[in-house]
Amino acid sequence: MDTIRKPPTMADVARRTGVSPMTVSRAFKRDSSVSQETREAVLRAAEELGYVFDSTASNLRSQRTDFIAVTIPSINNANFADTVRALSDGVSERGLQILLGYTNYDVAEEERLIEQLLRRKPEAIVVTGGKHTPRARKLLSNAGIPVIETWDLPEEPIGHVVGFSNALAVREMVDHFVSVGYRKIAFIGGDADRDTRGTDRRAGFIAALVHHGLDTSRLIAAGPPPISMREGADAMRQLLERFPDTEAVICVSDLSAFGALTECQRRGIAVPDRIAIAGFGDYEIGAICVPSLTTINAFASEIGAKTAELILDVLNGKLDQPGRVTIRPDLILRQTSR
Amino acid sequence: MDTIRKPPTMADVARRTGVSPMTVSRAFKRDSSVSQETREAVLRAAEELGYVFDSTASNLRSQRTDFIAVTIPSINNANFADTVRALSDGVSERGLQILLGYTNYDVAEEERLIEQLLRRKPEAIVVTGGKHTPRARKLLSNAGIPVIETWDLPEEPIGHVVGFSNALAVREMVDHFVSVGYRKIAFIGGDADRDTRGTDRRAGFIAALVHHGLDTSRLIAAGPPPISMREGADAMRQLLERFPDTEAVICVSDLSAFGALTECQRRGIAVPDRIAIAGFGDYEIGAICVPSLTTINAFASEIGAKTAELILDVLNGKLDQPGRVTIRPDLILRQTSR
DNA sequence: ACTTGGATTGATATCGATAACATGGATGCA
DNA sequence: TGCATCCATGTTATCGATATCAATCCAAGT
Repeated sequence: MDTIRKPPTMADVARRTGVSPMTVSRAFKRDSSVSQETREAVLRAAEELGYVFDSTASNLRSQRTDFIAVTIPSINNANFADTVRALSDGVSERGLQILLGYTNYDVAEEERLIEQLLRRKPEAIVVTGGKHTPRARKLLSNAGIPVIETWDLPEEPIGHVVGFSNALAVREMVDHFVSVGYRKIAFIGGDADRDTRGTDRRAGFIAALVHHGLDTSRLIAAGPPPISMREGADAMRQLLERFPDTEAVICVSDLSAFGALTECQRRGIAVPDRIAIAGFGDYEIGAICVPSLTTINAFASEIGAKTAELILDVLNGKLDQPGRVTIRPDLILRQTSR
Repeated sequence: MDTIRKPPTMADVARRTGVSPMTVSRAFKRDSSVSQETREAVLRAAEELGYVFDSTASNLRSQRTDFIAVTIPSINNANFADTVRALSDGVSERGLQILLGYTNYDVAEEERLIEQLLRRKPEAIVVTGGKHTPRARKLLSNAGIPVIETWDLPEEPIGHVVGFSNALAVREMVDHFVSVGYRKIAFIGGDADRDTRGTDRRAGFIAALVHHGLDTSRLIAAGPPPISMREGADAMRQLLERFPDTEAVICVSDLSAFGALTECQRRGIAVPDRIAIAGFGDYEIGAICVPSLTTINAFASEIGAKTAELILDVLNGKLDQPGRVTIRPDLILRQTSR
């Protein structure tokens, strides 16, 4: 009797309960009109049969998947993870599920990923950043679903935006550093053509220095992203060799800033007395390391939460204009700077 | 002329190309038999029409979704992120996509999540850990797809396993600590009933101490998971108050170990001279912090890679027995211990 | 010339839930 | 009592790609 029997369908559940398949379908929905006892009978029969709702059929017929597609540069980044978690929590109460993909900081890869994700017919798509290939832009524009660009303030948004100006945020940090007396200020970041947010931050750094009439040559490129702790340490080593009189350094993220800090510790260089360090992103490590890290809070979770709100509003028809949520990053001054 | 026209289907592409829908379908597959020129014509027409392949229909008819469902406790954990990334990379070459959900270290939440994921009809499901609710076990057993439990060695596996013994790994660390002369050894971890891997690690810790005839009372519970840096620092504070003569402490993860280390630094307690510290998981931070962290490498990426291999083998019919891949964690001895 | 076989393409039915419309019975109100 | 409503449920057709079977054509082998 080891016949491979096909898994039960709604029709099977309907037969067992003595109702129509349509009633079974309704019983599995939240707010549809089925009597309490019918619903319980249906669910009991389903449980007894081991029935598992088949959303592939539901998706096709109802033209809804309850997916929210999301692209992030890296799955290993705590900032983006925070955003995704808040986004996921925000939309899950409406039964929406995150379909996540990572681009590895590569716009060509992003294009492929976006195409893949759109085939799954998500209800909306959230992308990290505002720089895309022309084809990716076209795919997003024509997708017929809400598009939300995050972690950036694109000049020509495709649809909605929940983000902040990376350049401006760093600029404010430079302004602060200058105001407390630092003059020889360096920047540690990745290659120009990969990490677009990192590039924006560097642009803000340079613009600020120019504005203050300071030397803009202290730029250390730490290679292709992700720029993490190891790269930060390596970059600090380079910085100390090439510009030993540097007074302060701003890093593209807290991770690289922490790496830079450890390099100073290994070399017995006093932070912040000999050199000040600032990071970006307010990662957990920055608050707890010794000395604690001056940084910029970009409100990663809030980006996710606001994006979720925006998506729900759009899907509820409460918003027909492109939404624009601007986050205002905060300077967090701690022990690695005066 | 602002009529809302429905998005084009394969039938539209077929009409435009002058072939049958079936041929269009074939043109969109990798290895199906279509002539080169037909395929190009089809793809050109599709591009001109802005056609986007609709996988909801494909999923239903072909009974394949190309999803691999994955549950992890937290999306913000670098270890699990490493596993997921390696898994994703491993299966993506076969066109398989990860459908990710997180359980927040809660088996009831895991049950809900597993049910949600199974409705999407994945080709296989990967779960983190070997402890589940009875209903979750039943759902997984009856799903009719490969089930892979990871990051653990369950006594009664549901299907396949790619993992290691958390207890044994910590036991080896204790053995090492005893061999170099530590006697008063403490453990910092989470609450017993949430983080099952953390609980296993603590069990291994206690078993090892018992084996060596040492005091097992130095246990600090840092609250519900995730146990991160802040919790590690708080726990170290408690430990120093309650057991000031402790010689060494093993933490449930590198993050809590780093937090504990920073607490020592803030208090001017010498590590490792006054107290030794060990972590778990070989996170990036452990290799780069000063002093660097003694830890256990659980090979998170390898778990993902092996899981991917196993899934591909099963889906290719190359494996009909339940697979059992045992990872052997490595002790990594660094500066926070002698 | 005839068979065989591979390559390419087409016709038809189908995957399983549900949108849209229809129906019967109960309830409310004048 | 009569008519409008609402609630619970049923009927039918359908979402869009593709599994399956069938047909055509051309080259190769005998």
